[in-house]
Amino acid sequence: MEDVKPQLERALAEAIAILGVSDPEISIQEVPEDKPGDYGTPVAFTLARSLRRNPATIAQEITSRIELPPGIARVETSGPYINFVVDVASFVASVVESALEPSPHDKKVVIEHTSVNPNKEAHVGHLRNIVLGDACGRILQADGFEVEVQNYIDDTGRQAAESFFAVRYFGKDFDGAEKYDHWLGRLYVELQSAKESDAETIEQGVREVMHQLERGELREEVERVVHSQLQTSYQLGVEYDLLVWESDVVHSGFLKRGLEVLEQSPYVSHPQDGKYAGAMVMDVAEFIPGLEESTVVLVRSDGNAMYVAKDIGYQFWKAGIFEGLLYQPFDSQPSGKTLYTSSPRGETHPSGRTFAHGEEIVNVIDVRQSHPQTIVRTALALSGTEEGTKAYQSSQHLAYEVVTLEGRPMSGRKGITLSIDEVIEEAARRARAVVEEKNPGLSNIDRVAHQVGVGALRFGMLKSEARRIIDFRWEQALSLQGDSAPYVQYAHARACSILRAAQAQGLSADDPDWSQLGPLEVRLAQVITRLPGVVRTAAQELAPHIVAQYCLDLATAWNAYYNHKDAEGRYDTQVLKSQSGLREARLALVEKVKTTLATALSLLGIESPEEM
RNA sequence: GCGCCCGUAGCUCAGCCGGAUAGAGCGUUCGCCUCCGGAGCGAAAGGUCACAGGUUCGAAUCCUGUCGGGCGCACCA
Repeated sequence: MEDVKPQLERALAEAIAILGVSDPEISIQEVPEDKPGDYGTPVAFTLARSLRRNPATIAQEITSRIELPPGIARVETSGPYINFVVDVASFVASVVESALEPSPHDKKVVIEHTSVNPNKEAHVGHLRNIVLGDACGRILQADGFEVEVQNYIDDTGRQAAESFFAVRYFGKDFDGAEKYDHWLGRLYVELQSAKESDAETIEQGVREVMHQLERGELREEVERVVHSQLQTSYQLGVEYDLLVWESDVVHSGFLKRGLEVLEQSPYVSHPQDGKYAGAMVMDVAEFIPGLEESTVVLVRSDGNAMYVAKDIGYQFWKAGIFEGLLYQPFDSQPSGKTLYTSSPRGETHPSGRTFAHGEEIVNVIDVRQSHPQTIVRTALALSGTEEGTKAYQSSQHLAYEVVTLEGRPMSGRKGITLSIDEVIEEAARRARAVVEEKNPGLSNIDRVAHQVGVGALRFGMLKSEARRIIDFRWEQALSLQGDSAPYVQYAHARACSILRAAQAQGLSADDPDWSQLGPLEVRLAQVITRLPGVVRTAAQELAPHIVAQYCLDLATAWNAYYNHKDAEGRYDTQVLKSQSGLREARLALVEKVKTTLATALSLLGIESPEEM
């Protein structure tokens, strides 16, 4: 049996057609707790206008004419609302037997996230980026897209140069006492204060290092930081398909070719005199109205390209308009999946793989970069070329708000940060303390503590909308109860526990008698069956928080079911104590709850331990 | 100044392509383990959905304006 909602829509549409209205907008919603029925619609309201009749009468009429689809027991009106009552047995059975099958789009999405400057350890601001990007990738995949995750390495930037210069300046050698990225980050911060007394020497030195970086001479050092930073991602359960190095992007000629495309645009020019003499500029006034200064510099008068210009080349490549990068394996990730990297010494199709060529492009970048992001996209559009239009249409910026620390903005420069590594460690430590208390005998306690701690962290970053500022506070971020991952994980573990007990007693979900189920099971099944719609919406809107909220809904519904009592105050949903037939049906439902919780959590990159 | 985002319970947030008495968590108060996991459940208290207009049978949701708050407006990224 297919989903009830589309079936109800169709049946309603047919009944409404008899009344002389074609193609009405019909919304089917779950009926509130204390109202009759399971699914309902306010469609009679909408019809009242065009039919110029009382909505309640219309509802009556539709109700009397409608042909009920299979699985619907009856229909009734509640004033102007039309409510349907599902047939308990067939409804729950169909929900239990349904599978979350993505409708394949046959479409590739290239999603870029993480992109931490390779000069320091990642902090909790980056945590949001990493987790958000990772969750979007998982959700898009679940919705049927082919997903390629890219991590951009800005190896020619000033920040990297400063860190590597700091090593020389202070005459340090890495002794392995701490993580390499942390060590480098500390020197970076120290260099900032050293600038106060020795600005000129430092500036000159940093420039030298920048040139070295551009020539690719410090590749090994940069790779060392990247490897170090990747350990953090792996701890979070995050992996990538490809690292793209800025130096490779430049050396592959993408910058030059991007500029060539833009040259064709009437909005791009080379002023001979005035403020922008000698530069290559673009006028975006027509596309971004209201700007005080609508001239954007693409190439400086000294001949150096702006970031915007480089990014344009990069975006073209992502869309598959340019080719020319070479690739090679970079790391074997925890799952066993090979991580590739762009490289001057690679091949075009390592192991037969093709990178980029995204039909959709998602850039996970914080909201403060919205303006430059808009300019990049606008440039693509006003190039007036087919390629530019394609790249413009296929790319979108997932702008998320920043993470503050106890109400204050983070600053890498000033060293006001909190590293992800530190937070993960503390999260696991706290989780471990609780597990030890609640479940002393647990064998793989460290692993479970990590799953719970990291789960709590990730969930905290994902449960509210991306455009919301998150103020990081330990108590909230690592909360193990309430609106949290551990709450959901606990609900999952509880279901597992029942299934384990059933197995120990030699019980299985075979031969269920669905007809013995009642409204309590229907309510739970209704929540279970929402998942496919949740995934679709979350994918369309790039909004993992929708999935997070769903996890909470399902865990809450399951916990409420589990704890339900009858009028005399006795538990009336105990699976294993139910009579035969009912017991098997409930076992099957619990099994479905378990897998649905685990699936939903996995879309957020959160693991579901069987015991905790 | 211009642009974008936000304003829902004491605090942190869902709900926002219009629909049934506005929902959670934290905190406060009261109940629930002779019962498959109490990291749980039930209940109470707590709301001019910033404000003012408008559209509509119906507005937290859409439109306009106002007031608060955040961010952005470089030959940086």
